[in-house]
Amino acid sequence: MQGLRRTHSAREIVPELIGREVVLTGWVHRRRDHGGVIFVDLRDRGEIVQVVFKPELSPETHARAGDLRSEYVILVRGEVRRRSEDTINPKMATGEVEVDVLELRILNRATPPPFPIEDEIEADEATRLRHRIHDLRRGPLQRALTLRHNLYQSVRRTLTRNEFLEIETPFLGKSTPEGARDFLVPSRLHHGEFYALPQSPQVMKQLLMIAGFDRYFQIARCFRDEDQRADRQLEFTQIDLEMSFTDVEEVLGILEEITVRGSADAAGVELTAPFRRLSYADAMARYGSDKPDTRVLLELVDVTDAFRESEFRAFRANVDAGGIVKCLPIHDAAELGRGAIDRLEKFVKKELGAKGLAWIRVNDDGSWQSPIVKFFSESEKAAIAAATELRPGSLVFFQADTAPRANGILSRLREDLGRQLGRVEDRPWDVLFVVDFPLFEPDDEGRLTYVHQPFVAPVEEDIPLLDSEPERVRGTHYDVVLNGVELGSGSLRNHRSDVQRKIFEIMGYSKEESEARFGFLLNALDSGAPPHGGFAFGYDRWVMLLAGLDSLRDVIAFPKTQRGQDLLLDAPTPVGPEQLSELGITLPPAETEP
RNA sequence: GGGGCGGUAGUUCAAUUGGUUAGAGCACCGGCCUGUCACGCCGGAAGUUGCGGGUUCGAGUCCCGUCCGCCCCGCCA
Repeated sequence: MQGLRRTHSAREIVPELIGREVVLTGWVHRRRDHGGVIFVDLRDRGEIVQVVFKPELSPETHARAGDLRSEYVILVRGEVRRRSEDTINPKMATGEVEVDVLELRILNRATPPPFPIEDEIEADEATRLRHRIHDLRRGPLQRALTLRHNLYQSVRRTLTRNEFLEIETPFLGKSTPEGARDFLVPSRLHHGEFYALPQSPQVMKQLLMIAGFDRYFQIARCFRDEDQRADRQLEFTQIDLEMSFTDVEEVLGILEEITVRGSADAAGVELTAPFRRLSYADAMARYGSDKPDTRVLLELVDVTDAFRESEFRAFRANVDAGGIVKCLPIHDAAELGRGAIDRLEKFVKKELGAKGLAWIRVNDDGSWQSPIVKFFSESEKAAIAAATELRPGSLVFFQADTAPRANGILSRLREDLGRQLGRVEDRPWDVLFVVDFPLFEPDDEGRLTYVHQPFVAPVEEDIPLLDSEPERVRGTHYDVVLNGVELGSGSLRNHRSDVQRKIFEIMGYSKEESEARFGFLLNALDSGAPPHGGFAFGYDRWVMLLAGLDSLRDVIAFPKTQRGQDLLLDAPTPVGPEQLSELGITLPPAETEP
């Protein structure tokens, strides 16, 4: 590029520059060779400007323009000109002007792209991931990553203004048995020992609070070795934040400020603070989910009490076993015919593990149609009718199961059917806090375990209950939910080691186990820990929602497939015996086919 | 770990009940073309039908196994 530097980017080629000489660099987006005049769309950071090669301006340059191919990297020097009226392209941002090229330099040639570099393509995802470079040249990814950048800047501005310090914490940390599966990194200096990549900087940031940093944040990479989904990657980014001498209200205020400003700065999305608050109990009762999209208008109704003495064995046995009976009433549901109901039943049984899908339909004449209602007493019928406000045209789906499963199944039906039937409020954004979570819940074996993570502080007046009725203790935990997606969560943390020890004890850890796993934290708490709290905010999901996308892979530059592979790098890969022996690792002999 | 959908040319797709030489659009290559903007016209090349095995006179098609991509459950905050 000797001697010539670009003077403008494509998006800067505006009518005000007409008559000026400019130097542009970029990629050949498309070439239209008319034998005489040659048009080239020059692309540069997602913006396109037309450059024109005319034989009469420079025969030599024109001749070489004939060699150009898609994705060649070029530099052109030329004059910005107004297009004639009849050749203005209203579909292009720069469509009023073009550049008459005087000089062309081919900076690099390029192999043909595997798919067109356009906004709308049909390439399948594996092809896109294998050719990620080309995919990243496309408008949607250029825009998503630009949004992502703008959001980083907004968050940093907001937090800096609020006197938060950005501090990095280690990637090479300590494995702990809680939560997700760790990614392990073998130690060369200590054979047989492993670092763990952080699932989040949770404990490190608490140590920073104890060290007196008062307000910390980090846009942190986190690693969790679990199966992936459209909205879950092995590595992902969190806005991680912690503050000392604070309370829930202050933390939620910061959370609102970041969310509102970030959404506005990066995507022009207007959210209004303060956010609505919903208790965990209400969320579960009405929506069957702790991350409801409340734009969906359907709500669940609990009818457990109606079946405590029921003759209907399927429901009664479930209630006797501590389960619940809950239902999803849908009024004016004529369009859901018998076929649709059968498909739903198949779906919930097969995909969601439901035992069945009982239902009642109210005919136009007020009579009931249902596979189960013949087992109901008159008082049970009356109770259901009252609780669900049945009327002609109503359809009610039932689940009798454990509370988590009944809620899970009905909540999925609620969202699916709500959308399908258009029972959705007409507003693009739904943001809320879910608060008043319990600190503990029983696990599959009936033992108490933490609901979120083991460092959440109990609500202060519930501390005495830790000894008597731990399952009734409320946590200081809160979630932010945006459009039915859990974006972030936080809490106040235990700053008293006695409370923290008690919580470990309730979770069934012996003193020795607590010391071995978290001795460093307990000691730190004893060294003068201030009251503190904060949150962690799922950055990739936030970008995804603001960009209107439904896969994290579309907001991460180099994402992994569902099986955890990077198709561009071809990672992971085996490593050689020298590397392994240096780490003191011996692999089992390769399993041979029988 | 489980359920579902998919894998044919660089790419997106087609190929009758198992039947001749596996086709088409776009991309690519060559030629023509001075106002296009998904330029146009003419011509051409392009295939381990994901991989391995089986059934069959004959397999893209049927069977078994396996790998890969996506969605979901489990798992995960």
